[in-house]
Amino acid sequence: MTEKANTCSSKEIAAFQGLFALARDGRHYSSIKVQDIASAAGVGKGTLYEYFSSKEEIISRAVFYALEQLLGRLEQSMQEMTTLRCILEHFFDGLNDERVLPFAALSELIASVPLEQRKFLEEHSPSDKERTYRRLQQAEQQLLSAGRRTGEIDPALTDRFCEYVILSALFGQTASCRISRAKASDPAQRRMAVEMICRALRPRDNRG
Amino acid sequence: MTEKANTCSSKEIAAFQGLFALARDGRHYSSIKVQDIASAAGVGKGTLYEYFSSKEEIISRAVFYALEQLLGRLEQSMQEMTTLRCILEHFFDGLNDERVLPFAALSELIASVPLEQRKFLEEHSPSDKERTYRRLQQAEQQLLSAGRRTGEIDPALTDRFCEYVILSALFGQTASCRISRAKASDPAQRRMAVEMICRALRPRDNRG
Amino acid sequence: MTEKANTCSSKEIAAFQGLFALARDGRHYSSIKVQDIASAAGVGKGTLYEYFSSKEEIISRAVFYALEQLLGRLEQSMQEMTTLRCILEHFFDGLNDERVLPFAALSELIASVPLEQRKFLEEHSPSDKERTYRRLQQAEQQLLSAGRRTGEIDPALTDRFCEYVILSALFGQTASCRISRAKASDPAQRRMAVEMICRALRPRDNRG
Amino acid sequence: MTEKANTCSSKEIAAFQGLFALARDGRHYSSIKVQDIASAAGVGKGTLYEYFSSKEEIISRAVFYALEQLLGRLEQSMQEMTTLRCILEHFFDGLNDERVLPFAALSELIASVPLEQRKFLEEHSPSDKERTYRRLQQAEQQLLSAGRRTGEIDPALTDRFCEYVILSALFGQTASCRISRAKASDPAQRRMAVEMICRALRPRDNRG
DNA sequence: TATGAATGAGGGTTCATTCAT
DNA sequence: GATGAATGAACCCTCATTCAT
Repeated sequence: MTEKANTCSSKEIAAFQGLFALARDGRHYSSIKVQDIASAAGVGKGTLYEYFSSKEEIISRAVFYALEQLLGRLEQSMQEMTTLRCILEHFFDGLNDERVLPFAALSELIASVPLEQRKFLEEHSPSDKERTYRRLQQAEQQLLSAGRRTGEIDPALTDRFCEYVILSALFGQTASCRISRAKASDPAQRRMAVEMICRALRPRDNRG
Repeated sequence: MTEKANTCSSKEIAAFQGLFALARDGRHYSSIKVQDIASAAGVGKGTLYEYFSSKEEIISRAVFYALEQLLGRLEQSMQEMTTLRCILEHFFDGLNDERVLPFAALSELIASVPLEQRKFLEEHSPSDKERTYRRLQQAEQQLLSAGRRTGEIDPALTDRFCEYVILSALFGQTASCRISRAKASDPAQRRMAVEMICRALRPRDNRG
Repeated sequence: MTEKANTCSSKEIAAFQGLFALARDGRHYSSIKVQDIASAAGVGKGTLYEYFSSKEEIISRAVFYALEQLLGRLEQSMQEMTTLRCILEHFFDGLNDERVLPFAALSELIASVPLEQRKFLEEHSPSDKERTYRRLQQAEQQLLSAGRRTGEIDPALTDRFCEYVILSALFGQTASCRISRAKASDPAQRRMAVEMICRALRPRDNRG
Repeated sequence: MTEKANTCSSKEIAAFQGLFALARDGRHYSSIKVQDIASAAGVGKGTLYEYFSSKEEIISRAVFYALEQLLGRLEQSMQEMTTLRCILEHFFDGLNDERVLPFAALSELIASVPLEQRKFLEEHSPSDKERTYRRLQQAEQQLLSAGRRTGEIDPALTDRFCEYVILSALFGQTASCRISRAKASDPAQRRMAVEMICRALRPRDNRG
């Protein structure tokens, strides 16, 4: 399609995966050195600078890359499933495959990228950013439509509140893992996230 | 009073408040320098090292300090209120007073403290940590008891799930603000947090 | 007087002298590391950055500092002496004292500072630059006046040509040392410079 | 011809010319990257290493190449002209053709090559060096002979002083351009160089 | 006690050099 | 032979920490 601009060279993807692996191991942005990323990606430190202009850009691009991966996963879930709960379950189950969807890594990364940095992230490739955000909002709308169609979402709830619940579930998961020391890859964690979303959004007399 | 260990000198509190002010301004842990904390606290850089052994300790102690403040606030809310919703509303409303309860700052700080660092945080004053965690769990138990007593919490829900929901609400708030660019101090944000918790925990036929 | 702005802290002067020492040893700008300057100045590397914002600034400021020193020396020579030859001899003799007048170092430095860099040098503190340049031109005018008054300078010669001769003598000295491997501190070198200037500028029937 | 050792492959000459072009643009040695030379020469970066063992060698050989070119030019001038002034004028005029005789570039290069480097330059191909230096001295002797024969050079002057004057004129030109921001290719600059040499070397009663 | 000038270990980045294609 | 992607040593600069005042 026209999304070709989003394709990354194999070296870039190696860098992203290396970064995700580090993030998955609980390494924090501020403690990740360029040398670490290079080692994790299996390339020389200098090689990274052939593909990225700075450490900052590596992180920024990796965040967007992961987000795109996640969106792809979510869109696929929405094509195959019809109910909100099934979509979410399918989506979260897919997060198991760390190679494809390093969600914990993304969440960790986004949490760890300083605010000041995010400015750069936004300025860096505004068109990429815009495209991703649009895709994100479309997916959200589609998800809420599905939930409302099946009666899983209380019609009285605003889009904003629904969004708030979903984001809290996604990122709260990371927080929860931190406090209670559970592994983000623990299926129980993901089940709780789905459950929380469904319960919080369900109509008052929801029986399901 | 065996809690004496918890009292802090005015200089220490100045350091904490300075750090909270920085965190509230959106400054990220990794971009906060010791000089920044000293300036924000209105003391010399060297003075900080009279009270703390390292930057790491400043952050760690500040996190615990903020947590203790929050717990005090929550305990107070639970004494004055009876229903889960009222307790939460009272608690979250108190978060307005940034001087007393820099919640956004805490959330931001905890999110920004690297995992590796948290090890230090745990090893540093294990007794302090234990005491705070015990107090945290007591408060949680008390909160859930209140909710179950009033029928606001579905009896079928496990403690673990309830905790998950509350943590997601607390920390998801930060995430939500980041994504949707809302201000954490926005009352609407806090209302949504309370609403989400209540809806997610309510029994299936909950009418309130 | 009002020239107070030009005073430098002792650490700054130490840095300049360290740099001059390195330049005097024949070290070239591009091979001088910040660590070298720090070592030569007898301070820590980090200390330099308390007084200068970059290596670039160290060099720039050092060049101007040396230029000011030289100008002071020249102005003094012009007060004490009357004939062009005597002024030049007195001036060049003073260049012996490397601590006070590191001329070879200046010449070497100016030669070694890349053109691109000189842009910075000019943009950095334009007022300092302007003041120094004005002082330089005044000294030149005074020198030429002296030479013309005493008949040592051919009245037919333009200011521009006179300037060209003097600059060639000053900087050619460095070049000459490089090619013939003489030491810049060799008195014979300085005698030749004076001789060359006087001969090139003298009237056609000059007998002196 | 026993001078066969001096012939360079087309790729080598391309590298030299590329370097000269960069130097002519005012680029300084320390800011010229191997990639720049390769680009300016129109070859791949790796290709340079087929013909030179290091960046250092490229510079060294280029300096000698330019020197040889200049010497050829000077020898030709001495064959066609008889008076010192005519030789110099003819010689300097030829410097206009930047392709053949990039004098400004040479001067700039020699000035910019660090002393440490010059050691390498001397050790690198001692035989080449010796041959060039001998040729240089022969040319100098021939030039001085011409000047003395025509009475343009004061018989009292030593060879060393004459050499000093000529070198100062050559390299002072570069210095002069730097200070007064004139272009080295400006004919006025070259006229002043000839004038300075002739005036400085002329006998006391010289009328020409 | 309070300070900030001094420090140097460590990080991000550059670029000369290599080598598989 | 010609190339440029990959490399890592080495540099400039930052900033947590120390210590003389």
